[in-house]
Amino acid sequence: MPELPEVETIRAGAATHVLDRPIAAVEVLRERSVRRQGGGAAEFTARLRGCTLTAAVRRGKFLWFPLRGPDGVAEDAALLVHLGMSGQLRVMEGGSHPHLRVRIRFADGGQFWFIDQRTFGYLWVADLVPTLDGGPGGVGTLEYAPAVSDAGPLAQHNSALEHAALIPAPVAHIAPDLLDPRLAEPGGPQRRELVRRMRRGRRGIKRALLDQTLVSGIGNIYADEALWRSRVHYDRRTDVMPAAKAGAVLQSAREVMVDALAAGGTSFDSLYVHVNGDSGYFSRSLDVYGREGEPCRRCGRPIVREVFMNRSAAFCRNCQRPPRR
DNA sequence: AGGGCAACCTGGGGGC
DNA sequence: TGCCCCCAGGTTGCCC
Repeated sequence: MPELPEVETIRAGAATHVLDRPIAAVEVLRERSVRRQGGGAAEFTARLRGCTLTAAVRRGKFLWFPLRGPDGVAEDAALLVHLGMSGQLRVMEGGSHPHLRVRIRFADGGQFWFIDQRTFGYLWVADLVPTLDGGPGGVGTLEYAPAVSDAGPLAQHNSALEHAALIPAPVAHIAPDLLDPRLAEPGGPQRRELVRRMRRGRRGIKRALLDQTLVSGIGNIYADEALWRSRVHYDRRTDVMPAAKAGAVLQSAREVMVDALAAGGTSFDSLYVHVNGDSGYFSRSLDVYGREGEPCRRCGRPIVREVFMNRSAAFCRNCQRPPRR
């Protein structure tokens, strides 16, 4: 289910519930859910046992928890989570679930669950490395910290930046996201550099928005929502688009995600880090996604849906004029 | 180099 | 009721 706002909601919830609780045992109920771990479930469980999670950090749709070892020394590793299409993290006391894939048992008796119906998501104890992505400005190492969100309740805690210079190696190719404080400012230098990179190369705007190496966290829903808000058709080429227009799309993307985050932040309780996918903030107001045939909230024309990049694109043909082919 | 696309999975829902 | 096809919010890796 998750795009950036959902993952950030989960990050914030997890940060208040699973940190500094020693891990007593780990059960991998579906090997595929740790498929990226070289040594499989055996290595995954062995590396977690006795550790504590010291922080909850996010970049785009990736979430990770730096580890402290049984000896109290920080490991150069983190529990990395990607939720894929259907992953959930929940803080539980017990019980079971048909799609429970990994169960982490804390020494205090509590449990931390990874639930994933479609198993596109995964857990991975991955090494932390200095960030090398340079990013806009291209200065290089350490310029970009992982996205310690500016929206979560533990932002201040995290933004001690104890972990900011490190990022899981598998995430190193993922760009910062629009909640990253450096990218949050509409006219800021990082934002302008992002626009420049967006407009490099011949491709449509939606393809650029979904390119996680350009800017991360935007998925199919929020891409469509951002394009509707800024009245841009999904296939408009970025290279011939005015920079201000590309910047406006980015700003819309940030705003729609911030709105969703505001809605999502209110709906989890102490038991569930993530509510059920069909309740709570899932019902946030969307303007185009899933509204095929319903009237555009601006002009009243029906929202249409087309297949693009092997997925659906929802838009208003009147407000978002397609480019001439 | 960069775009296009199948593959990876497990359902749920609609049509017949 | 059963069956079949389409749909689903992501990423990777291979082919061109």
